[in-house]
Amino acid sequence: MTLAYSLDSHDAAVPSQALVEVLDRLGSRLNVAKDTEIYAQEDEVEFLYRVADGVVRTTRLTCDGRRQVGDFYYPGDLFGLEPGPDHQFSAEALTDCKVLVVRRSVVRALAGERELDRAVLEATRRELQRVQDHVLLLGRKSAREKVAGFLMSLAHQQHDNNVQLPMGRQDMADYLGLTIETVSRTLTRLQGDAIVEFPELRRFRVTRWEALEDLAA
Amino acid sequence: MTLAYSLDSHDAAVPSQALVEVLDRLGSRLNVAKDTEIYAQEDEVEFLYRVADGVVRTTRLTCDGRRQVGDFYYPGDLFGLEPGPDHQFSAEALTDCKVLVVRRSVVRALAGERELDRAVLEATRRELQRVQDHVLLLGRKSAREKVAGFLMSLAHQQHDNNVQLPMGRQDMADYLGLTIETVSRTLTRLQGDAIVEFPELRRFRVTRWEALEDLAA
DNA sequence: CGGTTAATTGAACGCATTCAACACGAGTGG
DNA sequence: CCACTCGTGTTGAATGCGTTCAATTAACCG
Repeated sequence: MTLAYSLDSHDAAVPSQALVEVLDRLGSRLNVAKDTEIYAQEDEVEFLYRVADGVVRTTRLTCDGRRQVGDFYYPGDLFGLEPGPDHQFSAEALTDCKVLVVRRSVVRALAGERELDRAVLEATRRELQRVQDHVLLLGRKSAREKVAGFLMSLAHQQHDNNVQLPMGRQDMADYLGLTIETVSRTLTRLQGDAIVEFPELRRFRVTRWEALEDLAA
Repeated sequence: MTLAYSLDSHDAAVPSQALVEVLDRLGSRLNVAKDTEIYAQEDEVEFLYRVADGVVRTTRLTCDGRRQVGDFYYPGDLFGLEPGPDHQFSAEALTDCKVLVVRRSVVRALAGERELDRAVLEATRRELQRVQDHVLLLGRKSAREKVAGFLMSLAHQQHDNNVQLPMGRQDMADYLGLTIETVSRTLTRLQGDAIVEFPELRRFRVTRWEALEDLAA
């Protein structure tokens, strides 16, 4: 198959091979400590990143200090793929991280290789899809549905039914467009309804999948 | 400048030349009557579209009937650029429309032309940007701010200060994640505060830009 | 341990929703 | 020209969901 645009292929959240290779071969390995900024909002867009280990979150701050979390990125995910000349989001390490970084100019220098073109577009399109889902979540869902949907998506990507939450409640809240209190209350209520259980603060198990799916809708 | 990826160029909402050309030369001209569906949610992604005249909206329906408007597309805008194999949104003509359509396979056949590769990526990235802004709007803004922001963006793209609203209140509501009543009330309040005025139902003038900007924040 | 941060819980408030009534305009037919 | 209707927008009153502010508890780490 020799598609120039991957208008037909749609796999999981793993970037396609060509870009991964470039990052692996030409990228720098970066160790980033928890809560350290990787790039800042308003920074010039200069690099491409891939999570090798740990979790990264992107956030956006309004002038009056309200925070919106853009997304969370897990090992294998590309990030920093922003449209503009300047970053709209900042990226921070949620946990201690290993990150692969490559200058965009390097990617550009290799451009024209069909596979690589495809890979950048592919990654961008995947990003678009994630953001579109986020829009639906924010626009038309109740707190209960938002939280349920969030837990669902986590449970899906970790195939184990002993899911760990890498992020704190505040990050969940800022991702879901809620307050930390509402998230907390909603979680306890979901436990009360025996839909999930939290043996630890940052680890949960789904006890009634159907009920959770219904809510996540 | 021989960029393969337009990592550096960032203009307005107009698609870059190569794609426009393909659509103009190889696309079919479609006349679509108001409120007619152009493609449906769940349809296979098969075409690329460009608005020649009129306004198009994309919407998404949850299983239980809640509606989220994805975006509005104006003359010159590309749409139908969705990541998945199936459409997540449906597209409908908001007004009577003229739309240019081209099969993606045609675009694919022409792929490899550097300019065209660039154009598809460019368009996708622009789309991403729009959606990201939408996320911030939905996640962290009050009704007043949402409506103000929406009016602002309309006023910006029509350089006249006699802006026309192509969409009804319900569409605004579903775009902003509000109810029609809240939109209506908010509009009257904005008028009461002498920030905008509505000589007609679907036409407004900004009377106090600073105040509107403050709100849109 | 104490000290600190993160998470939970409670009570009161407020913004947006809900449900219902009303206004307005456009189109139709008497 | 008016009466009628239908769609769309506005307005009102009551409700409720999520927020806010404050206090408490739980987890973490020296």
